[in-house]
Amino acid sequence: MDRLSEVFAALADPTRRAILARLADGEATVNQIAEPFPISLQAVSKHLKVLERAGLISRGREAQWRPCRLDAEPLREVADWVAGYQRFWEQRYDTLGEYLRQLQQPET
Amino acid sequence: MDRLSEVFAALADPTRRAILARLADGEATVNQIAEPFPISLQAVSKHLKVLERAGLISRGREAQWRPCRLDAEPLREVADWVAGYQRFWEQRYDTLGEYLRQLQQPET
DNA sequence: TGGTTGATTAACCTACAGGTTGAATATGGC
DNA sequence: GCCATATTCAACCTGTAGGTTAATCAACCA
Repeated sequence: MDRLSEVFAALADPTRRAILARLADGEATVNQIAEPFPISLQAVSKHLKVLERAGLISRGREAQWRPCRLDAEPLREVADWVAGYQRFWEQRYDTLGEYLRQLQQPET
Repeated sequence: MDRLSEVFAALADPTRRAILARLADGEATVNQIAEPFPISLQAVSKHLKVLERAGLISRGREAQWRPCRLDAEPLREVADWVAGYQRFWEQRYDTLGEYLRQLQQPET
């Protein structure tokens, strides 16, 4: 799977996005990360592996703890990708098509 | 599935992102969209359904054609979401943590 | 050395994603 | 009315995602 697809797939899960939000406040161990979620520690561990493979987090090794930290570089790639479509949601440009469409709409 | 997850999942496929790129150049019919891909027309039809459910495209009805057009609003939501992490890949801010980390590193 | 805590691995289950082929559903042309 | 074209629907297959429980690995503590 290509890199961007892997990143998007990693982000396509609310639990994983919540983990990233948690890590935005600073490093955390697996137990700390898992605490607010109603799923097993093992399931969280799997989510972390997905995030790690996507390059979104990296993990240290401190005694028996594995502190996780956010790695935002892939998010920059997402931002770059989506920026290529920015003109489609910013209405400031006027195309002929837009003009004609407005003509067709009687003042609603 | 929540909206943002659905959008990310839709984007987590290179074929679907290529379809969006195609539609950025203007409307297209299903056959026109499917033409460059080595998969069946039905598979493309499924991809279009995924994109439509995510709100990324909308479809008209013109005789027996179903012209697809890009609908970028969900991409704006993606941009908004990822913007919340912008500070993590832009090095311009200096947090205390950054400062301490720099102190710990002898000039490498 | 043996128990406790933190985290991963393994085996398993269910659901769904993405592809296929074949049939069905519009719509326009003759 | 009939045929061709455009598209979707239905049934099926295979792989993988996300969850579970049980077992294992690693590091500290007493």
